[in-house]
Amino acid sequence: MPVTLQDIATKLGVSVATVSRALAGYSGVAPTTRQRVLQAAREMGYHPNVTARRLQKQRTDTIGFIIPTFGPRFSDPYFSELLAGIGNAAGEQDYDVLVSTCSPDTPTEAQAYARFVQGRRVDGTLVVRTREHDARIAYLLEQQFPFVAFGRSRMEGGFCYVDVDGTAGIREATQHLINLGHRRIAIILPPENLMFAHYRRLGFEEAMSEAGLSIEQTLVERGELSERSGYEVGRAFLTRDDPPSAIVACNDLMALGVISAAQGLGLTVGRDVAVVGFDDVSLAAHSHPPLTTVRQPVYEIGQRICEMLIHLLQGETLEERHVILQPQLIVRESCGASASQGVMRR
Amino acid sequence: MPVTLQDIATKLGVSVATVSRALAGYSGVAPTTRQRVLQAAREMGYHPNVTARRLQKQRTDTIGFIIPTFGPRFSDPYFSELLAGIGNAAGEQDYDVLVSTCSPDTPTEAQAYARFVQGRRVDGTLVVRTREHDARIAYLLEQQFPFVAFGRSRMEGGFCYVDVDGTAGIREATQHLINLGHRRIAIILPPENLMFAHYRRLGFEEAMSEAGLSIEQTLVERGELSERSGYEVGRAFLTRDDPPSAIVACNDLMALGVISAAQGLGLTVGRDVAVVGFDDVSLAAHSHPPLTTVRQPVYEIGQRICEMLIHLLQGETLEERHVILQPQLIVRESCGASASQGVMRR
DNA sequence: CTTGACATCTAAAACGTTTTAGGGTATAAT
DNA sequence: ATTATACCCTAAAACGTTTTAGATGTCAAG
Repeated sequence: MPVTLQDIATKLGVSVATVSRALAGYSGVAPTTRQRVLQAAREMGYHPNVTARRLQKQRTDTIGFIIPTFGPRFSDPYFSELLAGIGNAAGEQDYDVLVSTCSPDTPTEAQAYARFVQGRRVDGTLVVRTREHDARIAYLLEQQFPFVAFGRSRMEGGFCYVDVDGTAGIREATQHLINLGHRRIAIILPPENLMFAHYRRLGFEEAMSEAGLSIEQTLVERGELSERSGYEVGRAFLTRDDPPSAIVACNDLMALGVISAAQGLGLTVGRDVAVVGFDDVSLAAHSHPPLTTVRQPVYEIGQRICEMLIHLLQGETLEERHVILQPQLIVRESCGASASQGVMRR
Repeated sequence: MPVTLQDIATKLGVSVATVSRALAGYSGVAPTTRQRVLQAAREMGYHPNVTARRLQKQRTDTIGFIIPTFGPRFSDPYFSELLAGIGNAAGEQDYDVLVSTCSPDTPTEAQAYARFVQGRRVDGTLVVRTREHDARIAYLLEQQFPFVAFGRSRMEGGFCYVDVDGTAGIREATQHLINLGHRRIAIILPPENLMFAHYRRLGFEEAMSEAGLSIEQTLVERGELSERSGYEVGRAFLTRDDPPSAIVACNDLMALGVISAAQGLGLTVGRDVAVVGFDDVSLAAHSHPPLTTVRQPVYEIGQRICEMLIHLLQGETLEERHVILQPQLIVRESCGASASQGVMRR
């Protein structure tokens, strides 16, 4: 049986209230009493029952994080890095993280959020991989439930978010390919409803149009953000009669799939075809050839959204409700000669 | 303000107890009363306050999962898959999952477990990536706190676990390489204190000795389970004067690193050097060449340990307290010609 | 000696639920 | 008419905290 305040109070012959106040560091407790309480608590191995405390304080000091998973089997290094950032930031401030997993845009997902909100299991929640018309955001806004998103959305009703400037990222990556001499450039976009798909497509369009290049619609495809998907779409591109000389994949997993497809066709990536990704997952630096990609500081974003949410929950006003981070192009070998080495053949 | 039992009771002119019992489906409530309560609850949008319920029931219906992370930035597809299995199994039974992240074998980690146990934040916890002498397990056993492990340990005091027969897995992988004609086989082991490092090493030793091959100690190295680590150790092996013709990496991430190192040296994996991994992460099938590996059903293991823990918590006696699963060798191209195509050159 | 101020402590309520023990009130059996 | 038996319901306690409002006692100032 765990030790309770009552146990300490009885042993010391004081009231529960005094014990509570002594431990909480309140004034109005005699120094000697406080010492006695502290010592007894230590000796008896007292640890507060957080459930009781939560009921009284009417808050849980817990935040929610629902991971969108695709299919039952799911593994994306991206989310484990995000989770690490969230978990560590939460731990810093003595918050717990309640995690749930479910596939996006399903009744199950709606239930998962409702569970958090209605059961008052968490004080606030994170929303990641925002969608253009996002039922989660609509629900949370309607319930006036605190949340911070990773990603923007078309939903009206201002909410706090952190996002990476995907437009700038893809624009820069595409410009880099153009500078290397590429003219026929293909792109593999994320699923249409995802908000970041929109921004990344925009970046591609801007870069192409600035360079006076027209976009061939058959070189614009969508993938499911998985290696498999990148493999399939990449292979389709590369087995055309008029294959592109470069492929922009909107995340690293798909880019790695494209590399695999190219190699499967006997092509040398970086020479016969250029590939760039987005994210800079840790695998990107160690693939062969190493992947040119747009680095997105996922770990830091996890920290950031978590900290923002905690600030919100503590009633502080956020200095920045909308944070847009600039991603960074990391040039490696998958897009051929590094810029300094000049233009590619073909 | 959320609706409480009291609100419903007041509105209906009955007692809180009746409302509670009606909603809980107890007998001893008149059918008409029950209907009235159910309807009022629905109309008023009642949702039980789980914190209050937890305090009363003296259980949280929550399980803990502390993810061992290496360094602040961390991403291992392995853990996200495990988490998906755990999360889904927990969701099935209406359990919550409280997740924390910290680096293994540190005071922070001990604190994280203590936080779960002493604050009674969770009813039980999972322990993954067990170590030979595992402070977490010692602590949980001492506190008599319910837990289920993924992995065995040398700790005394029986506890429930699920593990994969790493010895059989690596033995089979090594035998496969031997059958392909390899004689100089190197291995990259996991960090020494991890329990599965022991079993996998054993499998390697058994296969070599059964084939009458001696193990060259300079071809036995340890890695950190990361791509980077696999890259470095792999490169060291392959740049020797007398390089191995095959390398067994004890997880896929390291195997992918080895492949990258080999390719960086201009070698063709599968022809000049054979590589096998362990795990079968989803990337393995889409690397180039696709990775021969030992498949470990991580998602199912996540489900399994979660279900076992929940059974434990519900006071049921487990039919199987110790589960050893047989992994499966998945032959792909990274170890050269598939077995049917005969022996490798070199 | 009274009054007020201060320091220290405590009883009790509150948080929202579940559960225990028992109170009424019919109806059926004696 | 009494007793027994269901049946339906409720008051109150309990879970372990925090917090409010007030009690008690001490001391100094008037």
